[in-house]
Amino acid sequence: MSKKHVTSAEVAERAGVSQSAVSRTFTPGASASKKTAEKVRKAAAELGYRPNVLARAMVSGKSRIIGLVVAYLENQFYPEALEKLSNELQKRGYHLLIFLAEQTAGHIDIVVDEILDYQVDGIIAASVAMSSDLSERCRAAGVPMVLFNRSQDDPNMSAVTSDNYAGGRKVAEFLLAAGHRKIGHIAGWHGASTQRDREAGFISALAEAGVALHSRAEGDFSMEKATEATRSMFASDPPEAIFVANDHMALAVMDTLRFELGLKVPEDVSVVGYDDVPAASWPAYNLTTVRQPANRMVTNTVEILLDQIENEISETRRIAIDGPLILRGSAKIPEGWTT
Amino acid sequence: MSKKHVTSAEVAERAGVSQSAVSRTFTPGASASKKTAEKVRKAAAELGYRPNVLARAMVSGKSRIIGLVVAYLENQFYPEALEKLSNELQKRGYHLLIFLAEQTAGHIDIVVDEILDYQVDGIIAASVAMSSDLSERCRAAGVPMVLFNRSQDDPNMSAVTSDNYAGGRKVAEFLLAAGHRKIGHIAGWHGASTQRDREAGFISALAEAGVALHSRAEGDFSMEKATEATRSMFASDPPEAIFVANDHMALAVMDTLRFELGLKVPEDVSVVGYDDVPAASWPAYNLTTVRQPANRMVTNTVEILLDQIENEISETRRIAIDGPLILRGSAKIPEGWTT
DNA sequence: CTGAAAGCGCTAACAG
DNA sequence: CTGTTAGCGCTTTCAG
Repeated sequence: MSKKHVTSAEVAERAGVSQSAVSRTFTPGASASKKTAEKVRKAAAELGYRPNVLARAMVSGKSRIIGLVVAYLENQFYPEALEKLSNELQKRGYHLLIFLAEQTAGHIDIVVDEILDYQVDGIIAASVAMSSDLSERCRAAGVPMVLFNRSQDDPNMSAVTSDNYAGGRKVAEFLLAAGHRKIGHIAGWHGASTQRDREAGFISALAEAGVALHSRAEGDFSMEKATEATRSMFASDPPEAIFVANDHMALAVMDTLRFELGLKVPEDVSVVGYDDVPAASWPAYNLTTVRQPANRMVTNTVEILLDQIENEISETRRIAIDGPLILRGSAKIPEGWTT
Repeated sequence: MSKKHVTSAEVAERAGVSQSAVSRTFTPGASASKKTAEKVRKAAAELGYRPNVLARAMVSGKSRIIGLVVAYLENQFYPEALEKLSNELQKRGYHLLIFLAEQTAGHIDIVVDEILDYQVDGIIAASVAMSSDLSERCRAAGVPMVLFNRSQDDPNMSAVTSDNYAGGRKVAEFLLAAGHRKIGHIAGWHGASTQRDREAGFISALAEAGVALHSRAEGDFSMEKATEATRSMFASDPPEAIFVANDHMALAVMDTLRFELGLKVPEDVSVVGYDDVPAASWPAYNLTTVRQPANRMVTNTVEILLDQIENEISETRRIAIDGPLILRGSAKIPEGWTT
């Protein structure tokens, strides 16, 4: 039924050369005379031959597969990043094997084991908390890993994020300049480095102006929780402005403010988010936010990972890319504010 | 540096058994005595051994990798489907290798070749047009393929979609019952079967009521194009109601209507979409739409594919799952309308 | 430059 | 049930 895959041996026979000659013409760095290569390519084309990546992986130790661990795709930032990552990798001859990880501690371990089973050349962990233990296991297996949009205390783990601390500061400075003093924060999951850094930057800039956080609630990076957080924050003594730890939650916050609490944004409350997901620019929200430069984050991630894979550079690198505050209509704009 | 992967031979030695004994204890259907298995598992655990999936794939011919071809992830329906697909497959011991395909004819061919190189056990093609030629190539390679959310004229290609024709009819009946007679349609990409079926069902139900389409414009499944389509449709003699071929475009249509044209939805225009993506239920849109039952579509897709892979069932199946019209606030609700 | 030969790590007959 | 023996399809020494 299924015509078996054409092998290099069959091509060799048809081309009248050895099987190794076939291998060589399809191996980038190998030496084959123009004439031989010609014959081989011709025979290969006629037979529809293509090298078996898995067999190649077995002997070379390089599978050209990158494992991607990701927790959820609901937040629009991740599909976008996934798409860019995949494209960038595809261009370089690699492909992504997807692993969805539940945020429960034990599950991640299982997932990482499964990944390793596939002899991936590298791992990208997006939005997941990696224990040092786990990263140690990957290192032992000789599989480089880079964290995407999350960093870790572990100093020998490469990570690419936006400059969350600086971003948090920008939001505070912007809100302060607009004259707000009663400022609230709706936080994401406290275990995430992104959350901690954004909030730390935010608080520090507030503090420098002698302003303390007026109110705080946790939204856990989920829309439902963010909705509840908004309700409780506005139950009494509401703030004039809120910094929501990511856009995904900020959309829910705006909806709750407008359609449940009957408040006007930004007249009654200024709202600022973080990420600049596609929906942030949709007119219905028109959300002021800090952009995470997905393109540059992806480029850097791929570069670091492939450097480790192809050039065996083991130096760990941690990159935090600065992103601009995008002015839109969900927050009062300070007079004379530039950029 | 990188501690080489532990092999079954090493485990065998430590357990004092043959290498095949090790293989057998890790192969589901194989015969190994309780005692042997015990010893092997112990040794394996101590060494941290795990079977090499790629080596297994080479000899068994089963890689436990499913290739997923997808065009874009911007439309929220796809990340959602991807997440569910991956989860379902992961449960069954398979994993998704992602391939992003540009919609240009030539690129799909390249992508399919790349997929085949990885000796995938099966292919899921989501939202991409597959030529009969291409599907023939996969069949020749013995790799089953199922189309997700797109069907094809080719009768021996399995496909899972929602019942787009019935869905289109539902929208028409609903709009008609609300008393609308000047009804417009903003279409998606004309090459997509989903578009053709939705529109055909819509038109046919309209026709049965003696109503002709009042206006039509193409949005190509993109927000930008949908925005332009809305502008041109409302430039003169605007419709009272619009059926937009998918939610992704419908969001842009609503934004254009409200924020650019200053119209009220649904007071001035009723808008109905298709898919029921997450954003459709966000209060800012509250979009009336036909739900594509992603869960059931995924379940069916996986079942069909794994049946072909594991049970060598070659019968092609085409499934169209009925989805309900979800009543929300973007369209006038007919008096006494039920479900 | 080229062919022969040796495996990569594993499963699948095949005898015992 | 278990060990031995062949390979899966390919890259990579190693001689020539």
